[in-house]
Amino acid sequence: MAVEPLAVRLGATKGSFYWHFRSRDELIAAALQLWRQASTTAVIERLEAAAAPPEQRLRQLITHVFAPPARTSADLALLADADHPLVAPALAAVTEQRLGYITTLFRQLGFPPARARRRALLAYSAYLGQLQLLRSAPNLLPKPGPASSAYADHVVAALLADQPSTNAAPTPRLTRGTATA
Amino acid sequence: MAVEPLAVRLGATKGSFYWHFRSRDELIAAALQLWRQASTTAVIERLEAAAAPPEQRLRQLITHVFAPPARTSADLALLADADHPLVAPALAAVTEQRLGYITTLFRQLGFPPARARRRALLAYSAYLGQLQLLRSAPNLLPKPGPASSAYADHVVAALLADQPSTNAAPTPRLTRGTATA
DNA sequence: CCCGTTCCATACGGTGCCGTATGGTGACGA
DNA sequence: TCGTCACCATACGGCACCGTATGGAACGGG
Repeated sequence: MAVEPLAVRLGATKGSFYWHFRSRDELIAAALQLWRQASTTAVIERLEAAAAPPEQRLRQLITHVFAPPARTSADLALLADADHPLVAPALAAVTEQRLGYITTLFRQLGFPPARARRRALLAYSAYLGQLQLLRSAPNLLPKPGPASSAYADHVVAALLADQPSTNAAPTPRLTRGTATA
Repeated sequence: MAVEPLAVRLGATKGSFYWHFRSRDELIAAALQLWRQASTTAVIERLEAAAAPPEQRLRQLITHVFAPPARTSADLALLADADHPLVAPALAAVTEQRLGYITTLFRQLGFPPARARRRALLAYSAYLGQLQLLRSAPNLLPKPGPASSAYADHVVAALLADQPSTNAAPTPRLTRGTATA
């Protein structure tokens, strides 16, 4: 975000901007804090306020993300500048916060810590990837409607599945003859 | 990628650069084509050359990505600039190519088209998200070693699971009383 | 009525990058 | 030996942006 274009978009000039903020970085820092509050803390608090069972909370989170109207452009913009010295710590903080929350949800569902963690990681990875697809190839995603709902259903099913065969056959490593198919 | 910094990193100057390339965009276009070839076409061809069953190919793809040594910085850089007029089409092309290939793998595993597509979408989303985490919060990912392998196993299990209850109970929509837990 | 404070605009210097113009150097064949 | 050509450097103009300096306009209180 550059301040000169921002100023003209607001019908103002740099002069006025630099009266409200000492520097561009100060604006960025303020915006980052706002973003963290609105996009993470507030969401978690809202989910916690509703006294729903953890599975339903997870479903809400997932379907909310994988069904159409995604207003998550901020996440995308920040992921794109993940290396910026001001963005990096903020991004790390919300990632940790979100991952932590998802992990506790899975723990409340009865998964032991390590497994809950793995599931949370996969779930959040899927969310991040969905964001990228939304921007770089939206036409490849299911269109809003029944296809989109079916996809969301598939995602929650895959993430919440009991996965009985997890340590039944510990993954044939690279060069082996054939697989279970 | 800027050409002046690039030139100094090569111990050269802009003058010589503009002798080899007509413009900066020409370099970018060439790099994009190279990237697509090396990161997508070549990978698919290599997987197809080995006469392995589709499940094993999928496992190789997944474990290759979700186990440590990921040399995928190019993907990340391009995802970050997904809106660039030259990057966008290239990104869309490889996304379509990769998604298409993963979909055919799931089809070869016996999934009907719509389901294969959904699974491919989830798998590729997970990959993209993994990339983002690798950059923005690598310390939250399982460290290279047994934890990382366990995570990779979990991912392949989740993505390849038979998921018997897919259309058994079609997802309780938002405000319902309780869930199956 | 005048002064200070708030808020905004204009104007300027500085920086990093793009792309071009132009000159220089070495190799190589006529 | 001399041109020619591939290859590279220097130098310049231009642009977009950052940040500062400075000058108002509006307004309220002494």
